[in-house]
Amino acid sequence: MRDLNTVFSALADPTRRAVLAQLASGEASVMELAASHKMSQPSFSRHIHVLEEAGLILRRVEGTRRPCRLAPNGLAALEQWMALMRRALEANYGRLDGVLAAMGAEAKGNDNDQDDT
Amino acid sequence: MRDLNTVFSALADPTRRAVLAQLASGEASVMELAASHKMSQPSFSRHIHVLEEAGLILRRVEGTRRPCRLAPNGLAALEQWMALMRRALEANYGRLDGVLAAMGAEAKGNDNDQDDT
DNA sequence: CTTCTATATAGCTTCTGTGCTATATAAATT
DNA sequence: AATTTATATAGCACAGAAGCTATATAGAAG
Repeated sequence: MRDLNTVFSALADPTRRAVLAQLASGEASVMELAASHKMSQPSFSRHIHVLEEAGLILRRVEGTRRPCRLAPNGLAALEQWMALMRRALEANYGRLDGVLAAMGAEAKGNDNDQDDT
Repeated sequence: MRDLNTVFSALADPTRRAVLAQLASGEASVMELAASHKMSQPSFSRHIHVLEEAGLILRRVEGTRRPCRLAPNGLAALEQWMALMRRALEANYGRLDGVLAAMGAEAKGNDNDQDDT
């Protein structure tokens, strides 16, 4: 759980998430992927490299092409982290119920309960 | 699903993920949270602000303190995105089986099958 | 009303990321 | 061998992140 930095920052870019989405429909070469993006080839190449470094995609060498596909376990660290957070959230909820019950009508100032989806 | 940028970049920082982990054990004020981090108060304050902006934490006003807690739906967008990716990955696997079968022994050059966990 | 405590804002510096153009490499094609 | 195609690397410019110190604000406490 040490490359969460890399994974999260890789995913923090819309171009890169778009590439992952494209790869969801299967393997594609860099040029094929780049076609949908209004960006220079070198810049795009960089994005691909970042995704690869983050372990989110895999590549083969096929002549002059480098077909990319989703890395099967690319999101493993992320999944693990999410699971932890989910559990924490649930625990918090459980506790919150208890706290609310215990507090009764004391209600000091804790009423800003936005839920911003 | 438009603030994924914000959420992912908020999570791309270890200090901020640590704060979320701290909040997993329940509400805490900024100073309480800051105690575990070797960083100036203003810098830390900034991190808290980023988490709030990303919708990952909620805060109350309690006198001079601003207790923070995990936002119940803070990870909703993330969960949704993950669900999509999971499905894509599964689909890819299914397809891969099919493709491999269909290709038979045609095997052009696609044999570097690293799985880098 | 002065002071202390908790937190925020301003302003600055430094580092990193992203994009671009120009160029390199390497396989495919002619 | 020369050219074209796919991709990578170098080097630069600019925008934004993250850290710091100094200062502001706003309740609490005296």
